[in-house]
Amino acid sequence: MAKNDGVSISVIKRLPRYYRFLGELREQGIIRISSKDLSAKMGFTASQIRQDLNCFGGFGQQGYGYNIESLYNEIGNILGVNNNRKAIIIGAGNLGKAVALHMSFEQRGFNVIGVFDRNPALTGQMLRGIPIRHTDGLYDFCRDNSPTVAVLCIPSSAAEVLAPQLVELGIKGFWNFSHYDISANYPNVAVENVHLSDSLMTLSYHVSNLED
Amino acid sequence: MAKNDGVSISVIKRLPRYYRFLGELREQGIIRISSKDLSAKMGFTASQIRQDLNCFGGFGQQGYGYNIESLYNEIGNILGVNNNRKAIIIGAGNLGKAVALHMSFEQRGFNVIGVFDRNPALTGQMLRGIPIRHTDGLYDFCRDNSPTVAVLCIPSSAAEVLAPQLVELGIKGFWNFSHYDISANYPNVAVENVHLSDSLMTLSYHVSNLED
DNA sequence: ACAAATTTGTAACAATATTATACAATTTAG
DNA sequence: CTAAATTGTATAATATTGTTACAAATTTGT
Repeated sequence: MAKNDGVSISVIKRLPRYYRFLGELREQGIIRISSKDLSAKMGFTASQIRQDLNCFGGFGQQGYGYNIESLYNEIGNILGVNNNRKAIIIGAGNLGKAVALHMSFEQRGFNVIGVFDRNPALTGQMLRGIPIRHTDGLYDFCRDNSPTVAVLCIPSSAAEVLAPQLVELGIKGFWNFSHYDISANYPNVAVENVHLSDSLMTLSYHVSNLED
Repeated sequence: MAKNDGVSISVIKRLPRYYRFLGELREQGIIRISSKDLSAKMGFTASQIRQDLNCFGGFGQQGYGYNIESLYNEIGNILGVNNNRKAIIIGAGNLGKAVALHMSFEQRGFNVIGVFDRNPALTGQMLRGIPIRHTDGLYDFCRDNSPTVAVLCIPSSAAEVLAPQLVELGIKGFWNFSHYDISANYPNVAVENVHLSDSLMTLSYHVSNLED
C-alpha cells in the first residue's frame, strides 16, 4: 500500500492531471515514460513530478522511468476511482440536472443512487435512469441505502438546513456547489467546494486587469 | 481609483467571499462594521481582512471601521461586476445549457450575447432567450459583435481547435470548463479554469483518506 | 561482460508566499 | 478632553513550494 500521510494539497490537486495525461499515453499504447519526457508533455519540471509521485510511493525504476499502465493504476487507486461510493444528488434544478447528466460519476468511483428535490413538480421525473424523489423522503432513503457522498446543487439556505441532517445520516463527503461553508461546521467530513459564481467573478477581475 | 498591482492570487480569490458577506450585511441594513466583527462572521482574522482590503486602497476609518455600502461597491468595482462584457457560450450540451440557465452572468458583469454548438440538431433552440447558433457562424458573429469573453463548455479536442480562433477574434478571457490548457498557450489572455472532474476526483481522494 | 548513458529517489537548499504581531495615527464617543 | 476603538502598515514569523544536486540502480550498446 502506498504512503499518503501529510501530502500537501498542491500535490493532491495535481493528481487528477497526472491521471489524465497517463490515461492518454496509455490509450496511445505507450509502455513507459521518464519524468523528463512527462515533464515536457505536462509542463511541470521533471523533478517536481518525481517528488509528487514519491509522496505516495516509489513507482519508478532508475534507468527505466515509469511504467505507464502501472502508474496509471496506482494513481487511480490513490484517487479512489475504483471505489464504488454511493452518492446522492440534492437539487435537480438546472445545475443538479447538468451535474447528474454530464458528470461521469462511475468513472470517478461514485455510484449515483438517488436524486432529490424539494419541488414537487419534479418528483417522479427520470434523470439518468433514476427517478427524482422529494426531499421529504431523504431521511428514509438514507437510512435504507446508506449513501456516503452528497452532491449539493441547492442554495446556501437549503444547504445550511440539510448539511447537518446529512452528516447525521452518515454522509462523509460533500461535493458542494452552494456557498454554505460546510467544512467550517463539520471538520470531520470531506468537502470539495465548487464556487462557480466566485470563479466567474475572479475571471471578471482578471479580464479587467489584463494590462497590468 | 484603487491600487491593484501585484496582488496575490490568494487575496483575489477571497474577494468574491468578501463581496458576498458584505452583500448580505448590506441587505440586512447594517451600516458599518469593524474588521474584528467581520472576522467573526467570515472566519478570517481581523488582521488579514485589513491587509487584504488594503491591497486595493484604504477603505476604512480608524476608530470607525468600514462603511458596508461603500466597501461593497468598492469590491464590486474591483471585481468588475458593474462591467457589461459581451460573452459567448461555446457548447450547448448539458453543461453549456446549465451554465447558461443557472449562472447570473448579468450580476457578475457579463452579458451573454450568443450561444454556439456544432450539433445542427440544437441550432435554433432558444436558451435564456437567445437562439443557439451553429459553430460555423462563430467567425461572422464575433466579427460583427465583438464579444470579449468565451465560456467553453466543450471537450478538450474542440477547445484546442477553437481557442486559437477565438483569441484571434478578440476574446480576452475564457471561462474554461474543458481540460485544454489555454493559459499555457496564450499567456496574454485571462483564463479561469473549472475542472469539475478533477474536483470530483479530489473529493474521492479526501473521502478515502478521512481517517488520516 | 563491461562501460557509458539514463533515470529515479531523496536530502538539502532556496525562494516565495502567507499569516501573525505590534503599534503609531486617527477617529469616535461620552 | 480623555478613554476606547480601530485602521493602515511595517516587520517578523511561519509555512509552503519548488529547485538543485547527486548517490544508487538500471538499461543499453558493443
